[in-house]
Amino acid sequence: MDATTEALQDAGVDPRLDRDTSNCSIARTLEVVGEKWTILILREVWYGSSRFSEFERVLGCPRNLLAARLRMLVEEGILAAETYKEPGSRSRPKYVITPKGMDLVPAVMGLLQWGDRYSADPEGPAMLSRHRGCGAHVDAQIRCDQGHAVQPEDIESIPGPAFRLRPAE
Amino acid sequence: MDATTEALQDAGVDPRLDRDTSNCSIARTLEVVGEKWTILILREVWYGSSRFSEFERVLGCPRNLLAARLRMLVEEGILAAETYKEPGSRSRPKYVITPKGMDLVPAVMGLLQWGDRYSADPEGPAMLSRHRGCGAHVDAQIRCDQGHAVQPEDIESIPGPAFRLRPAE
DNA sequence: CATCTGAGTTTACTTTTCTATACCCAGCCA
DNA sequence: TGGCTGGGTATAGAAAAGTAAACTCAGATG
Repeated sequence: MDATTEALQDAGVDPRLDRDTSNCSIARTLEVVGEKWTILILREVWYGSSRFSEFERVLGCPRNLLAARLRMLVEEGILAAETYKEPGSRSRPKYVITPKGMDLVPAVMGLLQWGDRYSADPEGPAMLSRHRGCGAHVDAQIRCDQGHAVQPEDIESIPGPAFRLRPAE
Repeated sequence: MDATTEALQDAGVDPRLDRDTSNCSIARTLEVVGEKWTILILREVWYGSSRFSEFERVLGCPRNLLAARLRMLVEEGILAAETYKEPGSRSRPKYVITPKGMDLVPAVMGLLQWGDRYSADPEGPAMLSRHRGCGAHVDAQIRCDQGHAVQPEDIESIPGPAFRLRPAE
């Protein structure tokens, strides 16, 4: 143990327990997609919906929340608002996913897969995901930059460049 | 288009918009881990906390909510309650992660990684994840059973064995 | 026997989030 | 001109979450 760590411990400060947890990528992601309906809206976008009325019909979620979530997702750059025009109707907005939104796919695949394993119906999942092209089943997995498949228990978490202690009260 | 699909469409029923979305693995997973604090508690378990007082100190979350979430996580089999004994103190409960809880790691790695990419501090993330053993950085990625790395846009979602339409009102 | 500690429970109050329903508005159409 | 449709707002009430402090309980210590 180095001198700094020792001095901290003498002061009752423990890096693990007294770190600044607001400065955490998980917490920040949850601030964006952690509200009710948000991830379910994204799921519907992946499954092919793009219009306000489609989201409302398939999700059955309150209209004001739907409007608020869509507005937030556009502000965050996860969805982009474009316009569409049905013949005989005026132009209306539709919502399409951006690359930033696509980058949420691994996280949502992880949630999907856990539900498939632990709470699917006896006959199996309601939806299947396969690789367009080879047709094989896809899933989220953890790999290291050396290309090894990594078991969850073999992940080591260490303080990174922006590690901070919580400001003392 | 087959005759059944055609008949459904004539009745104004669209499998994509009128499917039973409560029968969805993503929604079911969110019912378990979608409440505030739940994923943050699991994060702390991965980072090495196990005691009530540790969670309270590092999360700063209300004690009644912490107690409720811990109870729920144990009921769901994501954490298991064991006992520990400090010398000179009586036995007290501690919370350890189960294999079912470990299976949430890919989902949480996905959230972590998205936050690292889009909302980390300029100098980098607060925590780094590396492969114990080779030391290389780890991340969540999508692969198919043929071993191909899969881009999000190459995932095809198709109805599975438990696909159901929403019951008509 | 009184006191301390960790792990809660209970109660009371405030704030935020969610739900339900009603209402509004622009443009197309008869 | 009046109704229809898609995409919203507005508002009111219910539920959940957050805050704060008091209380409990069992066993170890003085």
